[in-house]
Amino acid sequence: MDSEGGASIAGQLRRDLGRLTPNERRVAHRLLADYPMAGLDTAARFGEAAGVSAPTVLRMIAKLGFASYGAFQDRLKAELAAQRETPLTKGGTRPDGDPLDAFALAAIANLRATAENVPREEFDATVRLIADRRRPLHLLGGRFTDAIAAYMAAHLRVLRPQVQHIEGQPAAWFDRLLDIGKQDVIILFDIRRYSDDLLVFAERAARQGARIVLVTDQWLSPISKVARHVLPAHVPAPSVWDSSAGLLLIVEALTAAVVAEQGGTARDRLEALERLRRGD
Amino acid sequence: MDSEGGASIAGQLRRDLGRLTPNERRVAHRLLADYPMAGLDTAARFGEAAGVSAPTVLRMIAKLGFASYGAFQDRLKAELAAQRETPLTKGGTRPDGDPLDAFALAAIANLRATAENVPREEFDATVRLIADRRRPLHLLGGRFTDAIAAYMAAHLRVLRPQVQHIEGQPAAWFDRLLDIGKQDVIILFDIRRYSDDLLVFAERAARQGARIVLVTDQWLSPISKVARHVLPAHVPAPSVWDSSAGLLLIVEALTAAVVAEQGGTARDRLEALERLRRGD
DNA sequence: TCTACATTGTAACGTATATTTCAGTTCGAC
DNA sequence: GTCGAACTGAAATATACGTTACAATGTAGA
Repeated sequence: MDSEGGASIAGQLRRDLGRLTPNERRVAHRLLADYPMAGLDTAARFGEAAGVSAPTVLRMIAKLGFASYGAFQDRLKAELAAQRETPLTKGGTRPDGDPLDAFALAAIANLRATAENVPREEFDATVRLIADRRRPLHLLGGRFTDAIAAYMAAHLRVLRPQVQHIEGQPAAWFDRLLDIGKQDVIILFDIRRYSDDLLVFAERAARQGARIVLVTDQWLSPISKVARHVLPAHVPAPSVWDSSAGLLLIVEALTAAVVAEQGGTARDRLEALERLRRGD
Repeated sequence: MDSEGGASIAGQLRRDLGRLTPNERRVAHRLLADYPMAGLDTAARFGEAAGVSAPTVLRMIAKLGFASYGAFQDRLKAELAAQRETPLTKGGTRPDGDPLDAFALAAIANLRATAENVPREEFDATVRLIADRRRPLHLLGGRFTDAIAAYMAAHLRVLRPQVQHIEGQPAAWFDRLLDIGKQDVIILFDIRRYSDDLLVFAERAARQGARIVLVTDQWLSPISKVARHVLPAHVPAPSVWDSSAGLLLIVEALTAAVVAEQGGTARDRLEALERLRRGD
């Protein structure tokens, strides 16, 4: 990682230790001993922990080349964030085995992370919204995720009336806004390389009072700012594209939960549909 | 870790999400999406990132039971420090009964079984077929799986020309047969409650010499009898419907493998597309 | 011992930040 | 529709913090 003084603050610290005054060195040692947490405290408390005054801490930071204590802390946080990034299976160093296995492992990790991070309140609230048959339902997705929206729509149409998958050109979407009001529920799918068109649509729909449910990735589409409910999935995959497995998990779990919520009604509907299909 | 909302702030957040007002919930989502780094910023910047004002952040923090924003940040730092000491290895799951967890576990089992059971020769042969740009490609699925076909088509269209997703009424499918010959590749998706229409279409296409790739379930659609390559996925799920996660895994792994197979060509195409989209 | 310089903490300062107040707005219930 | 309650952000306020100036102390070399 920082075997030689360089990239990280810790490395630079070890390298520049000689240029520091005795008390500044105590600060450096304190930071290295409790890295990087000690540096996230206030300058005064950091100093106290090292047994020196705040100005000594500031002088040490300045010698490292930081313009301010804040800049120093920002850098520490950035290092922390980079380290936390994908603790498992990160950075193209795969002893490249089978692509299917590699993808399966990534997808499994995504499903785990998704199941863990979806807030149950949001999930349950969404189920109730979908199960409420009086509310018209509209589904829509981005360039790739629109297929997931179609998948969900196909299933929900079996469970309840008034399920619309909004298709076609973005310009045509807005025709739908005419009839969208407070009662309507819009389920949107939007992951990385977030769609501007979707955002505009969501904003207008929100202004008209529609309830917006957003299924997005772990970094949250900007649509989250106007969404009533947000369901985040994890999507990283060993590919040029993200994986939609987490989105699919949310969709399938939602539909299963809606069936459970509706109980006998849904099953009656399913059976009726079966009879219709068979033609008797 | 936080199998049940409690110990960590993240868990408490997910549990108390219901008590929060809409904008407070945005704050919570932002924190969960970028946990815990988002909370280490100043309240104002944290709020800005979530699209709300600083007071809303403070109110949310107060509802969590913290006396001040500083106390909240101290707690986050403490969690970070604790996590750093014990790298990973956590296995806590939610008390079962949670539909998302149940579905995730089933889907994970399906992915494992799928990765294990897909014959590598079939997978590799399919990759080569798709990567061959001279061969026109047609994709088609059943009532629910057609969305998976659309998903795959959307990705493949980026990688190569001549990718057709066959849509619309089954009667209209057969128009396509006019121009289908030995060069054409047809990728079909068909799982339980196998589609008669799809079978008929596959048989006619096979008679005209088209190469048929079938993505199906572990029990194999009857189309397997006329298919050149068969890729079986495991689909059982705790729901009235099967899960398509295994199909999605195959699709995503295939597209990733095609990109790898095509090498620089595919990446050039991707970059060219990016430029076109940006308009420069 | 004296002087020049480096080192360090105290205290004062100004700014950035958390916190509170309050008025405008939205939303749901009747 | 009308009313009341809940929600939210702008602005005002208080506080904590980083930062700076300066005096006290220590240190090295004549």
